[in-house]
This record gives sequence, C-alpha cells and structure tokens, in this order.
Amino acid sequence: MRQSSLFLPTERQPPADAEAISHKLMVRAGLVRQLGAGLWTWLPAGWRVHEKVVQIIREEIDAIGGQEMLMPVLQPADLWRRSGRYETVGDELMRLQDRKGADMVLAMTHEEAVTQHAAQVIRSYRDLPLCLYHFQIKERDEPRPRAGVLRTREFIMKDSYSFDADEAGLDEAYERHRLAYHRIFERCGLTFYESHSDVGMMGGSGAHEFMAPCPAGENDVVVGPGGYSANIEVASADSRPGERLPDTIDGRLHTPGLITVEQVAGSLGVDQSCLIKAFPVVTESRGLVNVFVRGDHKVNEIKLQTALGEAFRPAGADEIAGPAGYLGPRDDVPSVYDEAITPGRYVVGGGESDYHAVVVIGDGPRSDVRTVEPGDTIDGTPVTIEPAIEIGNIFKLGTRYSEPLDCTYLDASGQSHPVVMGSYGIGPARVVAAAVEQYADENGISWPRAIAPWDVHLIALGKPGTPEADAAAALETELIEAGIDVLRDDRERGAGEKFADAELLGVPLRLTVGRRSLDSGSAEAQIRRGSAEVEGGVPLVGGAERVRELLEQAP
RNA sequence: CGGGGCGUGGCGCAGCCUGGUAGCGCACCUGCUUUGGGAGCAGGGGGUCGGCGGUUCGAAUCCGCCCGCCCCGACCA
Repeated sequence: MRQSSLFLPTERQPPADAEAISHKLMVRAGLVRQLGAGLWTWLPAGWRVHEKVVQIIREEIDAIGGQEMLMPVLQPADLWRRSGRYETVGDELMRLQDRKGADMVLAMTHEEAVTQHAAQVIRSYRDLPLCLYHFQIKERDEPRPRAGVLRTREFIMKDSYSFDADEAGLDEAYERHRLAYHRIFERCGLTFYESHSDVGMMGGSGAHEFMAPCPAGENDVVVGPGGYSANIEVASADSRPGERLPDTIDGRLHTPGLITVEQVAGSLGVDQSCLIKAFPVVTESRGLVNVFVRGDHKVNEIKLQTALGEAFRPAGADEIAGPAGYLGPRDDVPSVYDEAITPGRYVVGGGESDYHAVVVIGDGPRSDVRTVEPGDTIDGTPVTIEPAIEIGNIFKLGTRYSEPLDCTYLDASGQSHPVVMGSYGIGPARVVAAAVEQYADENGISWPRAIAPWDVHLIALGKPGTPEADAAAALETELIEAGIDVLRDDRERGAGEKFADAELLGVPLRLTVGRRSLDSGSAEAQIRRGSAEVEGGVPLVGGAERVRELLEQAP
C-alpha cells in the first residue's frame, strides 16, 4: 500500500485534552479520530488493527464451536421489559421511539436478543449445547467517557453466549471460553491477568475478568503469589497486624471535635490500627447494621454486599444510632466485624458526642468486608495492586435470562427446564488500546506483530522516478507477492519525517531504501521493538525470505 | 450527578484582565534550492473568535443564558 494515497493523518502534537498514552498516540498516529464525547471513528490504519484483533478472536471462538451470527442494535423495548432490565438499567440504556411511537432501545449488550432466538429454536436437550456469538456495536450512554477509545459510548464487542442443559454443561462451556481467551490475548501479544471478579446481583455463579495492566487502566487488580489475581472489588488478602493500644489509654476518652480516625489517633498518639470505625448501613431485611473495620482500613462495598447477602445503602444522618463521628458498638444494633479486627482492646466511638471509649472486642464472628491495600499479604507474600484495562470477561449467567424469556428445553424424560447460560465478552478496541499502552516508547507505538496494521513499513527515500524509489517499489511488489503486508512510504518528505512517522505508527519491521541501499544491494532493517538495527539488512532483490525470518523473530 | 478547566484557521497556542484593523508556530498551496532523523529562501490561501441575546459609537475582549469538549470523583449491564 502506498502511503502517499493513504488516509493517515499523523500529528506532531497530541490533542490538548488527551491524558492517556493510548489516547495521545492513537490520535497522533492517525488511527482514530473523535466525533463527539465517547464517539470515535476508526481510520483506515486503526481499523486494520481492530480487524486483526477481531480475526484472532473469530478464529479462537470458532475453534471452540462458536457460531458467528449478527443481531440488531435497535431492539424493541418490550424484550427488555421482559428481562426486567428496561427498568433496572437506568440512563445508560439509550431509549427512543420509532415513527409509530413504539418504545425502542439501542442495545448495550445482547443477552435479551440471543435468548429470545434461542427460546424460539431450542426444543429438546438434543439442541444443546449451543454457542452463538457476534461482533456488534454496543450503545451505552456512559456518564463519563474517557481516555480515547478506552471508555466510549459506542463500541464493538465480541459477545458469545453458551446454552447448556445444566450447570455441568455451563462449567464446560465456561472453561472452553476461559482457555480460548488465554489463547486470544496471548496471540494479541498482551500481558494480562485472569482476575476473579464481581458476579454482582445477577446471581451468577462465577465470573472472571481479563485485565491488561497499564497506566491508563481504570480498574485495580490485586496480584498475589501462586497466580492469584482479583479485581480489588472482590480481592482478599491478609492485613498487616494492627498495633497494640497502650494500656495507659483506657476508659472514657474526652475527644471534643475529633471526628475522623486521623484526628482521634493523632490526638491520642496511637496508630490508626488501634481504632475501630463504624460504617452504618441500612438493609432491607435487617434495617440498621453497624459495620466495623479497623481505623486504618476501608470498607469494600461490593464485598460488604456479598457478606450481607443483600443490597444496602449507607445510613442517613437521621438513621444512625448515635452522633456522627462517635458511633460505637451497641447491643441494640446488629454489627458486622471485619476479619482484620483481631480480639483485643480498641478505641471506638463512645456513643455520645465528644467522647470515645476503649472497649475489648472479643472472639466473635467476622466477615471479610475491607478493601485490600498495599502492604497486605497472601501466604506471607506482599500483593501488588496494579491499574488495568478490562479487555474481556466471562460470566456464568445461569438462568437469569432463560427464565424470564422462557428459554426452555425438554429433557429425555419429557420434563421442561430452563436453559443454563453463560456470556463472554471481549472489546477489541480495548485490546488495541492496551497493546498501545503496554508497548509504547518515547517515539510512539510498537505493535505486537500479530495485530500490527502492516508487517513491514518500507521507507522509500528519494523522489518518485529516482533509482532508489524504483528499487523500493520493486521490493514492495516482491514482498506483497510473498504474502507480506507492506506499507510503502512514497511521500515526498524528508527522511527524518518519514522515520518519525514510522516510529509513531509502530509497524514491527522497518525497511529503508535509499541511495546507500543501491550501493550495498540491501535495504536497512530495524525492528521497531527496541529499535535494533538488523545486521546486513534485507537484500533488495529476493529479500522476502529474509523479511519472513525477521518477522518470525519480531515480538 | 458533584468539583475543576477549556472552546480563537487542520493541529498546538497568544490576544481577553485594561473594548478600537485577529496574531504566532506547525501544517497547507506555488516556485527555486535541498534530500539518510521532523530542511532553507521567496511568495500565497484559509478564521461567522462555540451559539444566542445584552451593554457600547464600537465586543474575541464586559454581562446573561445556552451548547460542546476534557480532567478528578460518583456511576459502570
């Protein structure tokens, strides 16, 4: 492909408002352009990368028996009313009416549609198992799109759905997807974690997120020994031991105006772990509950919800049992104690304004409701907490959609059962952005070979019509005939500008053909990752084999 | 939704406080020179200053309303 006729608008300067590396570089390299908040156009070079990722996903999902199809984005609202999500999802679901005034939605995901079709078709256990998937646009009216293509309001997702007769079948489908996802992300050249994740209130029995660590990541992943990885929303680890409260501090403590843990600990001259703080919440079935964590810890609301077994909301000022800032354990309010609260003496709220008190916490029941933090350990090894992009997820849906949408089958004895489902998503755009984030250097992008927009960036020096330009064109032809994707920079630009653009665009192998090449009979070659010059270069004539070797070696 | 910021040629910005002919760098066009790391000289084109309204002899500049976009937080099937 000739760069002079390619719609590839590279920029010297990043957009003024860009923060994330991938946002800056993808715009500068001419891969994407913004149309509105969270709305991005993929330009030709960027789309090539996107589609390479798509093709890798397609091959691996096909390999585990997935059948590709395509479902509409525009959908009747009624389908979403039947699943209950028309009401529960909120403003993130784009709603509209058609010309007849019928309520419609722009689908943010396709559980409803696929389950509807499955319900129409599946009759018998003989129709199972089944795995359907598609690549389709999702519409989500995100409250805050950010960081280029990392979080957008419209994006393409590969979503697959498994249909099985029972939990055991689902477990197998889930495992197949889990392994396929490993192959996909490995082939895409990414560093990633398979992390335990929140199953939410959907009642699913399992979920993992595939997380690509990078600076622009929006999620925190806790990584521990033995391959442990979990979204911080659900992660567990051992706290550092708390410090011992000095015996000299005892009884009722006058603490006027000292509301926060920091203030009280500072005033007493003790570590924050000597305190226990209350987090009052209200639940449907239990009413007011006081949740206690150590002073130096934070309540993890998702883990708390799991521990409580029901949704909760923070208690309002008029609902709590005592003055704000001075709450302590009370016999008349049910309590939840975090695991890190070992039996012993602690400073707690005194239950009256301006007083704290020292109490002895006994050896009662505990729950894991705090957020993992740096310094925590697993089996004695400190965990790390890394920002990461969620590039894929796998989720055991169970019968969450098959029941309301009446997707059932008859077993061998003629009994009707709801189909057991799983759903599995990958965002190719995020895979692309993660690859940019993980491998960019000070000069630009450095694509993993498998998803690079081209295999070779052929820099043709000299004006059109010169011998060196002709030699570059001939080499391009030869490489193309050998099945190699080549971008030839035939623009009438200075050498420096061409080199700089090549580094920005990040194609794995750069060949340069100039006058020197005519003398030596070979094009200079440079591997983008690490910028290493290749000894001897590539022969101008008959160089395809050498290029193939170099590509094999390229990361 | 809360907080902060920004809208001036394609990109990045100055000008606004203190109202008076809309500027700079890059990019673009033409010519000549140059040609292995973002060239030089000369000439040239392009902007309803986000929108609407107000104040004023006069508004990019002051005032009001609205729109858009970014960042932090909340939210995230």
